[in-house]
Amino acid sequence: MAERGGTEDVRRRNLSAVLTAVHRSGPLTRAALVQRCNLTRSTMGALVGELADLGLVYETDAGAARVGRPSPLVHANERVVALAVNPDVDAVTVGVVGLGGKVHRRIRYATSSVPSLDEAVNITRAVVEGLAVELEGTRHILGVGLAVPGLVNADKGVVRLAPHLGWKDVDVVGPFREALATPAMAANDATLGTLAESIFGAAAGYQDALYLNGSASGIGGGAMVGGRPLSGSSGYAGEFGHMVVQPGGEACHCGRRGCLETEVNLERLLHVAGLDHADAEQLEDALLSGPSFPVLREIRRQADVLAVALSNLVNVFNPEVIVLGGFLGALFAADGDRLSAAVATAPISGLGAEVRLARAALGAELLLVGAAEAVFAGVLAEPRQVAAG
Amino acid sequence: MAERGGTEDVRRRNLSAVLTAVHRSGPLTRAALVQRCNLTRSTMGALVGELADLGLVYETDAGAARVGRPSPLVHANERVVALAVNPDVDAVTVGVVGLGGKVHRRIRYATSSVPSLDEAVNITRAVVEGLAVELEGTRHILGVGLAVPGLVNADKGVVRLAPHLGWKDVDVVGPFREALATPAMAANDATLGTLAESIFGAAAGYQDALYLNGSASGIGGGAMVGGRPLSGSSGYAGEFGHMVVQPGGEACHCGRRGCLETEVNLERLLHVAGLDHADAEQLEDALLSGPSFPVLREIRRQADVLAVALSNLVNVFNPEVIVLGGFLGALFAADGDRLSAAVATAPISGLGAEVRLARAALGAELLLVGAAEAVFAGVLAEPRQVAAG
DNA sequence: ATGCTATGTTTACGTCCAGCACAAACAACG
DNA sequence: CGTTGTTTGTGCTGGACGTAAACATAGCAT
Repeated sequence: MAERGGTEDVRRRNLSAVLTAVHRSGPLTRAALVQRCNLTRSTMGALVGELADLGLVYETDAGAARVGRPSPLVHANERVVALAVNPDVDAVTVGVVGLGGKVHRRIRYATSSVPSLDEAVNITRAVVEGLAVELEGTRHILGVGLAVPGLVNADKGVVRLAPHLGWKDVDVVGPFREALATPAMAANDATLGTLAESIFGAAAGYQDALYLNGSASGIGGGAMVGGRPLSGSSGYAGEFGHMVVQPGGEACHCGRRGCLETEVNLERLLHVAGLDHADAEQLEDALLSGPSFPVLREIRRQADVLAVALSNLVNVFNPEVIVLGGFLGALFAADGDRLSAAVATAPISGLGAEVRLARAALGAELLLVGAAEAVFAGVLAEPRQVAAG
Repeated sequence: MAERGGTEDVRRRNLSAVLTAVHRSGPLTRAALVQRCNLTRSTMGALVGELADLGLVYETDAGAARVGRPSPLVHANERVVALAVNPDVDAVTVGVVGLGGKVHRRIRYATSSVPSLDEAVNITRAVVEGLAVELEGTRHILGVGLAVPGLVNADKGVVRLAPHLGWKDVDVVGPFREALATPAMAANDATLGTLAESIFGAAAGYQDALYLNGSASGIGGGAMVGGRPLSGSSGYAGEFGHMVVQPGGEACHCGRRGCLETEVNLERLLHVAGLDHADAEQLEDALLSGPSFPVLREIRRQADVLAVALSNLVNVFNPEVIVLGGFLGALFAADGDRLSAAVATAPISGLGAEVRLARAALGAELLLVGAAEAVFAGVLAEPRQVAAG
């Protein structure tokens, strides 16, 4: 409703469309961009020229030789970067991510205890200073994106509650912005994971996707509806872990009983497998290669409970694909058929039959890519303003 | 991504913004439109002029006399109408709805048995022919919108399954289009109810809203996310009635156990109240004016179960408001505090505290307004094309 | 070497909105 | 009752932008 009406807006939208296309789909010829964006060759020439002047894209000589005039490839400039930070209970991971989605550097800074906000800021500053030489070569640092395991009000840049970090009602964006002297933004880690998987991962190309991630600290997730991330009114949407699937079940730290994450969790899997530590590969080994009967039984139990939650979500969202990450991905690898079958048959009348289940594809880079994407959203929407600043 | 780039698109968008504003918010002065749409007075003059030429709006002399040059009011032309049809188990309701949301006529054609598709088409044709004289006065019939109680693929115009009507995998749009010689579209009744409440009803002005409706045939609903209706990949989203809230509970017709609508339903309420028929007023009387102890107990039980479902939905969507319609509205009236309290405290850390519960506001006109809105969506998006056709 | 084909570039043109100056209509004030 | 001030619609000019069409270019095919 409150769209700006001017002619200026047209140019902005077109620049945005072109930049977004090369960012998401990788290098494209001008001709390909003309098709995708539904513009003429002359307009595309002007747009690519302007983006190149802004330093956001560059052109290289054509790759595939073909009949007709060779068309140079338009690349998103990977030297335009975002910093990405993921504070967690035992480490702060910092990344440098280029436009186009490439993770240039990923540094996991292990901590001896759960990091406070100040510690996270200091660690990030130290790591970034250590990369100073490397960052010299980049054209532009657009900002820093924070992927926080907890409830985050993205608009205000405030962490409402991050139980495992012990952060509560704190402004996280401010300290990072001042420490790094660059724009900062924060969002829930699972929400950003959803974004990353839907752009570069297992949900790429789908308009309606769900993402559920299982970690030691619980189950989080997010949704893409009609190609847009579901944020909710304050950015808290996607707390799938606290869907009640077993009324009167075990008490959850949220105060209710029988939440999904009290029934389906990593700890129980590790317990029956006789493992102590949450190591992804070890767990996968234990679940996949000749699991013992108790392990099998627990896998089936958790798969059945998860299936109920997934069926509910299918009934609510009618998605094209559901992506499972973390230990939920391992669970899917271990008993995917059971999960698929339950999801496909349980909801009303074949509704679920069209839903594809998939395992997350981005692995360790997931949150860095997602956090960077939150930063890139600014340039992608308004290439002129942000590149100038 | 595939937005048309032309300058023509700017005009289309501005025309759309202006028409949408007067359609949703009622008569507005040009000055008000200038503010809302963020355009200049001269541009607004051209836009209103063009919309008036197209017959979509008209101007009347100013209402409130005020300092300054009097400003005429721009009205959406209520003589531009959509037909709305709601087939149900015991009646086919046909409506004539004008731009601006006014229901000109509403005719409930009772049937002795559950109507087949052919019967529904014939009844509609007969009713519309009976209104021929009246419709002469209208400027333009834009099309017919169908609100169907069941799973509808809105893109294809196909009813996948309407259990209570006994319709299954049938093209409903085709027959209506041919019978009435006008464009036709179909959607799920609850989805359209959501649309109606979010534009003209209790959820007006909210960007993120949920709607749950309880009828004799179950519980349906829909969501508005970021101001857009949540449709899902095939248009089946919003089947809240089949969220499992009581695993191992009573069997549901969908094949699972403990679905929301097996636990929270009209029949049980009528039973404890000693009523036979599903009359809205009688039910409300029974629930509100000195209910017996068994009735009170059932109200509290259903409210508690509903609260769990609502909490889950709050965790998933983080909405601003939840609108309850049908017997759920009566339930809310009877035990609103219990419901509000449960929703506000149950989900994690005050997340739910910001959610407002409200009762549906549109009553009997709900589905007609919603179905018409689905038709109006076309003109609102592209005023030029549709008005010309 | 010549033609073919797909692509980039230049130019004239039409569309559209912003900004400015002006006119119209009414209220407030003396 | 007339003057002044305020708000709002209208006409006009200029600038920004995309389109269409003709032209230029660069490699492949024969």
